[in-house]
Amino acid sequence: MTDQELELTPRQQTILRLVVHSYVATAQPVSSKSLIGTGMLNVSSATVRNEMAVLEEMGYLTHPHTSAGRVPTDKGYRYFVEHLLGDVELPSDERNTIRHQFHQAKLEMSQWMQLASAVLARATRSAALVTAPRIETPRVRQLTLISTQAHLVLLVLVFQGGTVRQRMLMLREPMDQTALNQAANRLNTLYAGADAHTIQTHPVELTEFESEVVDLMLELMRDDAPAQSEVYRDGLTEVLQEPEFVTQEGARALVNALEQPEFLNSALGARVGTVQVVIGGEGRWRELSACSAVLARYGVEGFASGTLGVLGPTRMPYGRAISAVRYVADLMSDLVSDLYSR
Amino acid sequence: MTDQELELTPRQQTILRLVVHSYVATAQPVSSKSLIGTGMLNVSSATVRNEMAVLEEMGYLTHPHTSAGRVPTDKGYRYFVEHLLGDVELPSDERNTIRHQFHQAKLEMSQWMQLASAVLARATRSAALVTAPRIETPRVRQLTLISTQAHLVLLVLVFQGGTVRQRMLMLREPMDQTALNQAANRLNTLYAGADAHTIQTHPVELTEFESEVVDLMLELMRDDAPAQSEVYRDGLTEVLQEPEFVTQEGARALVNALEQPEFLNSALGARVGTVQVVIGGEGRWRELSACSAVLARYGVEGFASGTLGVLGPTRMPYGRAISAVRYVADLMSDLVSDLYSR
DNA sequence: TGTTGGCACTCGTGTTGTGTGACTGCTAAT
DNA sequence: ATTAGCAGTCACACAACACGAGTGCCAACA
Repeated sequence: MTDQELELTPRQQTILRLVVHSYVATAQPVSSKSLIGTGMLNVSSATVRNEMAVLEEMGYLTHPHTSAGRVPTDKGYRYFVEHLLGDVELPSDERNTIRHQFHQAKLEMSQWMQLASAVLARATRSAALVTAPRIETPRVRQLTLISTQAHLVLLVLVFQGGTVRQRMLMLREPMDQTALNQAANRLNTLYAGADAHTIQTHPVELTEFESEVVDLMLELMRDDAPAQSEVYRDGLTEVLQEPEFVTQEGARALVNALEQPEFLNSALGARVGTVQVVIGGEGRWRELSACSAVLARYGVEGFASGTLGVLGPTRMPYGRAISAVRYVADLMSDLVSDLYSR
Repeated sequence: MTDQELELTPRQQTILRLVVHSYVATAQPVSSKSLIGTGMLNVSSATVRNEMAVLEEMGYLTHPHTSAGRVPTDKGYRYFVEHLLGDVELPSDERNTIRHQFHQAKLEMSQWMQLASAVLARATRSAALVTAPRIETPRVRQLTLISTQAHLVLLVLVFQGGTVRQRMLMLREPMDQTALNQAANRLNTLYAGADAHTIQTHPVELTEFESEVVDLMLELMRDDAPAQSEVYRDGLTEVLQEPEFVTQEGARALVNALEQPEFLNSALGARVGTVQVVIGGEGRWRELSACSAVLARYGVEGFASGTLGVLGPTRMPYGRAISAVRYVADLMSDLVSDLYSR
């Protein structure tokens, strides 16, 4: 790892950085000549060419074809992100704008999620994804049973922290609202503050109806398959304009990744607050080839957390993306902690 | 209108139908020769050419270029849908499969919506959209106030029919749960079964906190901007493969239309149960150029209704699309009526 | 009057050839 | 170690061309 760093001389690092910057900006292969035009290198183009050949040898750059300029490889981007980027932060005026928007919004998770995805998409010109925070071990706060029709009951379950889940329940025999209230009261006193495990390991004498309700409650507490509605997306239109997605395969890959964002799971392993960068679908996420993702978990460690991030071409402005994702994740973490913690 | 019908001789109708069928199937301009190959026409290709020229004259067909076959115009599709399609129905085995899937699903609107979009997308090979049913005049069923933190209150509002809405409320001064219960009880007895108008036109002496809650309730009852989460989508990936969307503009148009589906409003004017066909963005919906939509309102007229439909290229299998949309809309209407009606 | 065979014409598509220019890679001089 | 210079490579743009699918039209025919 450390010897890898030492492999690159300062000049090689400068060249790699310039190539990444230029290619990210223009999507055109970068020639040796154009690099000396930046004034950052006081050597001739021939020297740059030699260095580029070395960098290619080492796997940081490639050639689309013989007479073309250089393009960073995934490994090149990786090195850039790890060693050449430094600690980037969003400009303070942008931070203020974003913070202000969040304070304007209504006190509601879905609003914040939507806002977060919009902000990320605008700030990075990539597609943004935000999943709802999931409570690690949900605890019952309050159960309500509402009769809607003769044989139908609406079950509303509020968790500690304020998440609300609902489900319909079909009755074999009709019950009136007072009977429902009775059952709800009983279950509320029995299970106030309980988690699923507690409920399951403390069997209680229950009527048939009550145990049916408890089954439904447990199901709502498990519920690890987040509904489609719990993922907010934004910026697909914009990122589809990037040149890597004009081809059918490129667009398909992107849309697929966005519709079934399994790669978000790679953020689940990480700590809340740390930003992960997946470049070109390194490792497992093959469907991300030619795409990069910048992800973070947000929320309160051990209590409730969700995932957010951006998805774009490997040719991504990593500095902006990382700082934006970090900032929005921190903001969302604060909101979750304000709302949910006790 | 009727003279328009009479304008087309039976043979011209046959030719138009064959052109539409062939073009829908292959996406290739249809030549006079290929039409006589179907055996549906006992005339020579020259005669077909003459008829095609007439149909083009009348605006039902076009030419991509001189030496190419014919392609239906929007007007041609329109005529096809109105006069040549007849009453189509989904094959009964497919209907059974779909019905079965709906009965398997849990008793929950969001599940049904997701299922409906999935079914529509699979059945039509187009993109499917389903919006949540909106209650026309929501009436309060039950209000619950739950203290989550010192200064934060979760307001859960259940409407008659079983829709649940929630919002956080920030307090100036802390209140404990019993005080909240008191307020909730008072408001529940005051406003049980009331709609927004009744609440607003019957002023009552309220504490500062209570009137703040009422304001929030009214806001939740208005809430005409459906959240992003209330639209279910499916099948984007598949429809993006259609040849009309391989170009960047085509894909962009489709994705735009899908992300901001204002065209769904055109279904709002129609009666529940009738299927609308919008071809090539006729009329207002310019952003739909080269796209067609098949839409229907579902739900219970005058009480609660939503919109569903499919979006695809103008070269769409209208028969399948119309029958699938109609069938799924009827199914969803039944579910809404079972669940929500009283 | 409607239908048909035949033929000229059009025009997109695919192929080939050619020139151009932007790069690189290498070598020899500094 | 650096550099100037030069030969070599290769995508790209452009033009010329042949091919063929398909039409439009006309004259003949039922």
